[in-house]
Amino acid sequence: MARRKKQPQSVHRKNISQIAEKLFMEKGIENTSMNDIANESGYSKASLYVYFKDKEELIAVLVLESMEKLYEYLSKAVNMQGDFYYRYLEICQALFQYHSEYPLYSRMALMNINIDFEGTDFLPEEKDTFRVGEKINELLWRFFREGIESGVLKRDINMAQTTFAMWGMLTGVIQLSFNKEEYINRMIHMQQKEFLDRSFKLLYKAISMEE
Amino acid sequence: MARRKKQPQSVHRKNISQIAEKLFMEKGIENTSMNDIANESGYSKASLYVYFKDKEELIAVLVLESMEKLYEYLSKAVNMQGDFYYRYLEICQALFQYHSEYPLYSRMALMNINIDFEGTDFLPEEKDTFRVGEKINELLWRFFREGIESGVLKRDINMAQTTFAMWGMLTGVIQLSFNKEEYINRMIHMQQKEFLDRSFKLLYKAISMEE
Amino acid sequence: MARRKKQPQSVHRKNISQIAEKLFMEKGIENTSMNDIANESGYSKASLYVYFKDKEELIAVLVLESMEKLYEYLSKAVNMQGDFYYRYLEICQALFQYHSEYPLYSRMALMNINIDFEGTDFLPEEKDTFRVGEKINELLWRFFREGIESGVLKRDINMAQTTFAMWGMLTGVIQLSFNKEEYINRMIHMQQKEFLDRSFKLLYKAISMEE
Amino acid sequence: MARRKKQPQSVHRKNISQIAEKLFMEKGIENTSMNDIANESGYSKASLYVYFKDKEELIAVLVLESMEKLYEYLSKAVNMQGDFYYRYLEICQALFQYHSEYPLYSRMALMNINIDFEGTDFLPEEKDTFRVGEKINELLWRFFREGIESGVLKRDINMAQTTFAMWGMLTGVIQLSFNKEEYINRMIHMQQKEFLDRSFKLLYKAISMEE
DNA sequence: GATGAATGAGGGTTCATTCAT
DNA sequence: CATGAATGAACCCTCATTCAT
Repeated sequence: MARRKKQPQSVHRKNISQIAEKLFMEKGIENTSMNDIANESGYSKASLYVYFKDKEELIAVLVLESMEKLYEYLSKAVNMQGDFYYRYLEICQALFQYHSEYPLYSRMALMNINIDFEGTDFLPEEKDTFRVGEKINELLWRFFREGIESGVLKRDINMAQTTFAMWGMLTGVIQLSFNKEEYINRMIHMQQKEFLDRSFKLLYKAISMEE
Repeated sequence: MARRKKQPQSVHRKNISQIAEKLFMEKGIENTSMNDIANESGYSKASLYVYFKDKEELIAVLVLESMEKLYEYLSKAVNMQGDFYYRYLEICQALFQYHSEYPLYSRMALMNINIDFEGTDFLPEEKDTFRVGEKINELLWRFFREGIESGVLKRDINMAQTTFAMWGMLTGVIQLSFNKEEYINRMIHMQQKEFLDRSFKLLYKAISMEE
Repeated sequence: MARRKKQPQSVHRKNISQIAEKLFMEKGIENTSMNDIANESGYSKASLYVYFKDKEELIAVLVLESMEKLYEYLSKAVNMQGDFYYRYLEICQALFQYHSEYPLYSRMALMNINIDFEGTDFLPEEKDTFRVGEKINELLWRFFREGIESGVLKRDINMAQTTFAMWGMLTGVIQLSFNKEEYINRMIHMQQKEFLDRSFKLLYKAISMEE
Repeated sequence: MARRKKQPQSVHRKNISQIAEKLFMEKGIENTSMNDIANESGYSKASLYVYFKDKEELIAVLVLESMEKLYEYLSKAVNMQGDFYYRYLEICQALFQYHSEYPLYSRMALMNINIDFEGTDFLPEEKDTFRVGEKINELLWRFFREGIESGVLKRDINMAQTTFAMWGMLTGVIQLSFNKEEYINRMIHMQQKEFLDRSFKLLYKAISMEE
């Protein structure tokens, strides 16, 4: 009879990181102990350290995963069929989806997008996160260039700067819409979705040719 | 000779909260222990608890202070002499100054801006923070209304929604400019200041009448 | 105009000890801090230490006071008009009253009743407590002697031993009746009072001549 | 050679609880810190919390153990060969032995004997303690019923009430004999043992038929 | 490879007490 | 005399991490 093949490392890492993610979402990263993760995942506390160097690495992996998802979402949006404006809105939606699915890491991921990793004290996952960040950059870059070349966007914009600024602004308004959802309902009399749609449109005016 | 005046409570609170702020900046709030604050400030750990109910209150005080500064900055900007656009840029500068001086609390303060404080379990400082947040809201509201009424801004904008969206976007781009300062230098070949100035201008186009 | 006479020490001690007693009753001795006593009494924390050497002395005073009350109750009972049995029951009632009024100290007082105070490390109050204890002893002693001489009690009892044994037993059953009041209601279907009356009578049979 | 068997949990719990017991005896429960227990037991403070949820559980375990011992002693006494009186004295001895071995918990155990444990916030050990208390109740109940039915005890006694009263009285006199051992020697000229024997006999007269 | 067992280091908080004024 | 101010010492408890097996 064939010996049952032991699960490879990667399966255990996946098992653990999924549980960790669940717990991080529920209770926050700081308030989730390795103990909690061990209990919930069925692995022993010591085993966690077999598969992950430490808690930090576990987090880094989750951040990386979220980053990869973000790339996937954005990539899909950019490559969609449709005119520029349509795809712009799809990109906004992608960002929105990312923030709703990974509220915890959005901040960390975005911070790590472009770390200067000369240093030696970076986890491999952190470097990978950076690389994915770069890919995202390029993606958006290309998108905006296309906008200019096709005459939809103003000619005079500095592409790199605009891309980055848009990124910051979109991220900011989306985050705000999550943090203050209730306030928006009460004071602006809008659902989060409507608020964001209008905000996305507002921002589009800043870059488009149309008056 | 006059008897040496005892330092009033408030002086000690100031001493302590300043040290706390310094440490929070350096190591993060979670990683700064009351022990650290005691050692650094020269007060005994027990004394800390004479002047602050607990760590939470200490933080709340710092957040409140930062909020009050923000209000001060914005108020000054709004009430400046100059045309609408000039004052808009001043507001952006005010936000920038706030973020550079209170990077830690910017997030917390902004989160607490509009908490629904029916609950009874809020520290006085938290309620005050909320109130200052409301005052800031009104301030910006009035500013934008003025812009519309004077014909500088588009007539069709929803004021509340626009105010809020602008707020989120400005905050987002400023935060990004701090988190990725070095990246901006390297990849966009700009100083943070220049990057932000351009971003502020970019955003202005979204709301102004001019083409 | 006459200068207002300062209150003498004893008044302050009384003020403080009364508040302390109240708090001790409400929250237990261990859970009442000197801070609590200061706040509630209107004296400053430091002033507490002007009037009492330390928390221990404050407790000792309360214990002494309770002891003196007990002596008063017992003395009244013993000196009442009525036959021996009647006065026996009065003594039991006195003990009961004491336990209901001073549940906290009953234990401490009773423990200190006969400390061997050769030692030098006793508070004056503790020595006084001892002395009152001795007076109580004599009181009961005399009572039982009277019972024997009047032919109501068995002749063969060792007076000292019986007195002491009675003391322990009465104390025990009374304490039990307080600790397990609810249980007595539920399982024995009696009110505390009835339970104790019957117990007092039961015990009386052990010493009386009657069959 | 056999692999050395790891010590099972229970051994560590035993080690720790024994040290704790020793320290509790010496310095009192409140005055014994987890630190003390750690130092004395050779375990690290953190390890204590591996084996016991918290200090409360440690205490509850000790109380339960003492209760179980008490049940064991009483059970043995009740089931002894011999007439009723003889077994009565054995029961008294059992109580005495219990108090000498577990002076600290006697009070706590006895308090918990009949808690109304509808509540959900009881430790398993506390519930168990309750259950053992119930078993003790039944044991004594049966013993007294036997006494009545065999004509040794008065017919007119209320069994439940008498059992409980006896319990309180015996406990009271035994506790007194420990607290005041020296005083008894000096003033009554008796050893503790003799004092108790006489007291047990005295109490017996209260319930027996004999004149 | 997997883990039960163990822990050092530190967390926030409280308290009885002292002392300069 | 009275006290505001200050604190050392302790408290219970938690956590990420290690290591022998």
